[in-house]
Amino acid sequence: MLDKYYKPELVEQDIYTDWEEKGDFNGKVDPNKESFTIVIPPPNVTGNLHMGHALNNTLQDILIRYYRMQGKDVLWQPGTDHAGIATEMVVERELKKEGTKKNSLSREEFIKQVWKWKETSGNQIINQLKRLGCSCDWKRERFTLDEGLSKAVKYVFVKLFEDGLIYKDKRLSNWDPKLKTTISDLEVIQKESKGSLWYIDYSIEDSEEIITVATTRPETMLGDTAVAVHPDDERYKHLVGKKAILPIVEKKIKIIADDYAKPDQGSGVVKVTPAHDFNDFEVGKRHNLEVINIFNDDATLNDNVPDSYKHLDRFKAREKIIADLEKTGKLNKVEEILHTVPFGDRSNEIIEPWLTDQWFVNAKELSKAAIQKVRDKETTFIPSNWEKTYFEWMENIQPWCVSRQLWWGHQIPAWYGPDGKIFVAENLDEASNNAKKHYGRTVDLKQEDDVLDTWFSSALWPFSTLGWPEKTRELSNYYPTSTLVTGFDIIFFWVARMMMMGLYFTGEVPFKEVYVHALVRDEKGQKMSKSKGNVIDPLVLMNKYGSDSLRMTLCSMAAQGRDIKLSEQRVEGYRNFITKIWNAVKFCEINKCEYKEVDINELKNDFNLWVMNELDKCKKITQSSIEEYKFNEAANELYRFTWNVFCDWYLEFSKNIYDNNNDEEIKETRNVTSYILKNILIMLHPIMPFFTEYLWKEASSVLGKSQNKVIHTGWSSSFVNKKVDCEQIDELINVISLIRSTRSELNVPAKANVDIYFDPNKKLENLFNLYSSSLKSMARASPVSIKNPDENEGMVQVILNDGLIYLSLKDIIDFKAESKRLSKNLDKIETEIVKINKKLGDKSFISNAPEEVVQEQKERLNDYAISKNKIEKAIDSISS
RNA sequence: GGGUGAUUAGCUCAGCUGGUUAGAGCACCGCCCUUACAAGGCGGGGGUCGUAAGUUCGAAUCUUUCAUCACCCA
Repeated sequence: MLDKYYKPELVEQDIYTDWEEKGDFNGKVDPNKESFTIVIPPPNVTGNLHMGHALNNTLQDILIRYYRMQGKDVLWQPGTDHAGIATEMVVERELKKEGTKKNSLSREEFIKQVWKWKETSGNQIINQLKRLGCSCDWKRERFTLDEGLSKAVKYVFVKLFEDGLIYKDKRLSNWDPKLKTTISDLEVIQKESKGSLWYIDYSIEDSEEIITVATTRPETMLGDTAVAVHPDDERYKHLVGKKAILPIVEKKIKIIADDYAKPDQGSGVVKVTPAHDFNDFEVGKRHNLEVINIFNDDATLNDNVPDSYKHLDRFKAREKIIADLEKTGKLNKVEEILHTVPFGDRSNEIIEPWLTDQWFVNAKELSKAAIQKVRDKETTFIPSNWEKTYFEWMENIQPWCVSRQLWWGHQIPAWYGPDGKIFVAENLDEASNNAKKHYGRTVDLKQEDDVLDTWFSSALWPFSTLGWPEKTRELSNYYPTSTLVTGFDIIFFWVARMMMMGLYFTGEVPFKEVYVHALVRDEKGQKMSKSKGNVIDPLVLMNKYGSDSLRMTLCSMAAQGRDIKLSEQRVEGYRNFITKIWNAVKFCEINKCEYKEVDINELKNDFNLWVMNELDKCKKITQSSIEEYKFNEAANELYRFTWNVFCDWYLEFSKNIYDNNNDEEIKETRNVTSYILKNILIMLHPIMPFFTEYLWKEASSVLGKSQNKVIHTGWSSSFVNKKVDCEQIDELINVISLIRSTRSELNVPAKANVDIYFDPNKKLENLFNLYSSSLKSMARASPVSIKNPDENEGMVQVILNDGLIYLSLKDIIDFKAESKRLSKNLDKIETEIVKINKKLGDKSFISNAPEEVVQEQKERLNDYAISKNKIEKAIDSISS
């Protein structure tokens, strides 16, 4: 006998360990079977499970478990990425605690420290994914810095370089002065901030005129090489070509005409700092301006500025500039404004556009095929509107800066000769050979210090994890993968880059479908963030309610195209759902239910036939819902069937069968009940794996001893061959509900038994004959006989669609309540009759609407008219 | 500034290609400790589907306007 409650904390760990140890998650590489593959979007090694991960991986696991049960050769490829910047930050912090600075270590020593950290503290998230129940093939777990994956990275880099798609270039890039590395556009977060717009007066050479420049960053004027006005701006046309005197520096700079200056913004005159602003850089190129870099790598000013400014921090320099301008009367005015300022997503430091040598991938070229394949529907997005986002970004793609000034990562396989010539090769030997050929002698080579962007290696993930560039069995069996499950925020990072790399190197799309799920927000709809303090920790919820409850909650809320607002109450509700099933199993134990394969064609009892039919409907809906990624519909259907059909009705009906002494019926009912219960567990398993697996074993007296775990149990096919007529049971349910609600409205004591009479009616007679015991126990109503027309006293009418029954409430009737009930009913019916009459009186409705619709309305009207008549009579009889 | 999506019961959300009386969970109210289950059972109240117009015999659903909110991009 089961305990009072299911206790997830006592069983989840053991169940998971057993699955993992027995290899239940492992792909079999079986070319004879259809495969289903998902590669996990690799979380950071530094990561901790947050609600987004929980949702993302729950959905993946549902798909994986579902298709595994359908008999496919399933692979869920897990792993983590090395998260260059994040990991270095974490390890630096650790070192700092011990009083060590990164710079005091050599590169080799530091990397050793990082690996040490990874072994001890990294990969927390992997254990958390296991906690969630993820059935990844952990034997195949990969890390982006693994030997094999690193080999793939080198191969790709060399190939792209040879094909002219990777190049080194001196350009402006986003420089993080705290972390001292470049970052990609995607790692820059534009934040709206309060700032000032300073208006600065520049005098003009050989003129009394003054030109006023507006800027949000006065300190960069030390690197200005022009001021720009719009070519059509009448105010300034005459000044174009003259020279302005740059205050403080006292240097003459050109006044140029360029569209970039917007006459209606600020003063209409902008300063041009080609070395420190992306737009100015372009302006500079158009006008051949000098590019003066004024910053060091930590955003202090360098030697290209006047002596009193050297080595100042950029913000100190700003204060000093303002003060100096004020002193000389050059500061015209200041306006407070809101503007967007770029911040690094890791460091939260203001990003500086900075001129450096970096390695770039020609993403524009690679994007062409990646765009086309989505247009051709070789990869489809679900929901499809995300294609737009994908196209939008892909079509405006910029060169991808892939070098990072870090130590942790794939060191770029490029070597420099004594004269700076670059030799790109997969290893030093090859590079040396090439250098020897070039120089005609052996020379010393120095490898590029920079490492590659983490996403460079992640972009290869769908095939590098399968062994590429080797032609492995896994690759041919599982690639292209079936589905990528991801949040929309990562379409650019992931989907786009994997598409580009996948297509270039394998010629095939990396995945056939991309399911884009929602973002999880807090219950007020706000994005969860640590600073807001509104983070709901999935681990806390799992501890409190069990993993299954959390998974079911996320699944039931994962409607397409809508964000999830998570509230703890929902989780509690699904915990209760588990308890409900738990108790249903206990009920089955008490009634000695015993599993047997059920053949619907052999069934004799109507309730059993009916519930089997309901099960079949539920199964079909659940299957198609999962296959169409409508996770919420699957969850809701299973909930509805289990609770509102199986528990609320079928199990209640079955009590009568157990009470009667028909052995054959009892046996059949025991089998059917077990069969349904077992199928419920099977269908729920992908969503709620732990407790279904637990019951599978624990309730073997009910579910039958099976050598298979539920994780490997197939979904039996539906019994389409038998068309079951279950209308009678549906009618019975309807009658019981109506009697119950009538009783309740009339305040009939719950325990009081009520006699039922009815007007002559074959259907009702039949129904009452067959199911009188169900009526008695579930509605506390005993069908007595056909009504004698003279006997009206104490009779309360219950109106059915096509009949009428009377409850005999002689002694207990509450006339007031009854009259209230009747007039309420009458009101409802009358408003409906008015509506329908209006419809049917409309000629255009009659002539335009389809015949069935018109007919339907006529029938409704007829039914209502009859009901109305009956109710009016009843009201009469009460008031008399 | 450009784009996307949302707006349905007190709250969180369903509602597919327009067709009966717009659904669910939670919350709320009433009655029940009925031998699976009070983490429960039975019953009930509650919505002119953001606004204004249009298409249509018929609109929560399609089109447009506006409002509010959210997110993405610049």
